[in-house]
Amino acid sequence: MATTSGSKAGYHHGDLRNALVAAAVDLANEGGPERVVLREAARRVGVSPTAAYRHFDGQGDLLHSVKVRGQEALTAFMAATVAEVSEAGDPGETAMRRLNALGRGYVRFALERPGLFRTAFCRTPEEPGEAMDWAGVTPAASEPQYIAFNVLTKALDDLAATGRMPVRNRPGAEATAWAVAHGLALLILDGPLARLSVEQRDATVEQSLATLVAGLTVGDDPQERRNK
Amino acid sequence: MATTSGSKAGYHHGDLRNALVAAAVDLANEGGPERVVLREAARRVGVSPTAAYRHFDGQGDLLHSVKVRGQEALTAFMAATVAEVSEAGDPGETAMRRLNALGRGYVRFALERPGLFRTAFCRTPEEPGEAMDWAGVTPAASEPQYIAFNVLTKALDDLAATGRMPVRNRPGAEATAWAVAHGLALLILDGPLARLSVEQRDATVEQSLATLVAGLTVGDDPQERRNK
DNA sequence: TGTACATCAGTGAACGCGCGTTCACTGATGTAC
DNA sequence: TGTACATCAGTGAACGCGCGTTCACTGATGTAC
Repeated sequence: MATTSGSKAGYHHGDLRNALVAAAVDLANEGGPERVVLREAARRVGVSPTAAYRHFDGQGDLLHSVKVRGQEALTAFMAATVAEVSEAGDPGETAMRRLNALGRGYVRFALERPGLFRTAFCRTPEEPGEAMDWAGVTPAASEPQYIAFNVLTKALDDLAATGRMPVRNRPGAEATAWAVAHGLALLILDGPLARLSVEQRDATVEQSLATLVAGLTVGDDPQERRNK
Repeated sequence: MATTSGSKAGYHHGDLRNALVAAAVDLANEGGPERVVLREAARRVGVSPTAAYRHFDGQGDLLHSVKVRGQEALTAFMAATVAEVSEAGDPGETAMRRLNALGRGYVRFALERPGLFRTAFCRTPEEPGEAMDWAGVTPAASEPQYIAFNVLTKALDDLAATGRMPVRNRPGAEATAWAVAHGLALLILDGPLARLSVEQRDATVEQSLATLVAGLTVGDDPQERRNK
């Protein structure tokens, strides 16, 4: 296990596993999950297909690795997007902006890397749902969506803490926010929103996210907010 | 073209095209778009693969037919769901209930017929997006989602007409509503919501739809409503 | 009413393809002594 | 420091599979006369 990454020998690759995953991620980017083909990944790395079986159980295992990478990439992208949000004077305002930025980042990732995005949410038979529980249970840190989940949770918590969102709206808010972003992304990618112009598309995203935030913060009581 | 459907001869099938589509729809129901295999459809109908080429350009054409059928089935399901909604005293209340019912119907269809639902929204290379334009352009009646679109539009129009939804929220509201339902369906099917218990799942759907309606009707002015 | 014939809707064998996976193998690596 | 040897990480050929599609064909249908 002392094989350091980066060293390239002739016969022994040195970091074949990572190289294969990287090639497979490229494939996913090019054509989604169905393009993640073990033989092609090996071909690109310049290695026989058999070699891949030293590092993966098979094609399904490789695909799963790509899926995890995709989820991590989405997560990182969202984290970066939300980090760019400037602090507003009002913490409640900041929380709203953050939530908005998360949604925009989600959709933007999907549009910029559609193949990888689809792969991140592709069906893989083995795992009938490696998911998180909304009912107050924190997901394990090993979950790929861990960071994204935490950032989202934080933004919603802030929204509640500042009084912008009534506490009764808090539970399950993650699901709603996620659903809006996910739905937008897929409708634009493969659905009835595919033909919108860029302007219409952006406006639609903005408007949907605004409606989401409005729905979550409805019942917002300025009086109560002042008391926080 | 005088071949009436239903008549079954030995050599000449009589209604092979429909039979093949029906078999292919079954396949989609069983395993989604990637299970829609021309040879298997022919096998199930009891016909040689070659025969299919009398009625379809090829596998892609068959898949497209299944996709259209899936969209029609979803549409019909939603229409049926919304038709069950009892008239409330207040027309605004009725409109809200209808909108809710549409969302619930959408998700329920996806959960009951996941394979067909996925096929209805699967990528097919030939058509880079046979979509509808939200910017006031009515989709052609030939569009498969025609009815669903109209029912949704109607519910939203009613919501605006009764003063429940501020007029400024009206444009693009279809996209938001569709995105929430679509996102919920797919997150439950393939995403982080897959592991929820049935109770949690139903509660999540209800809550998300409630948030949607709240977001759309925010700024609702009872005074103005009374004037309508 | 009967017959010739064009047309239609199917058959069956075969093709090439690329896939995932397995087999027996071999070259490189590193450790024990 | 040198050597024997187990182990590791790759090779290359081959397998079976099911797919979409094409080919030359043939049986059934219906229409013209």
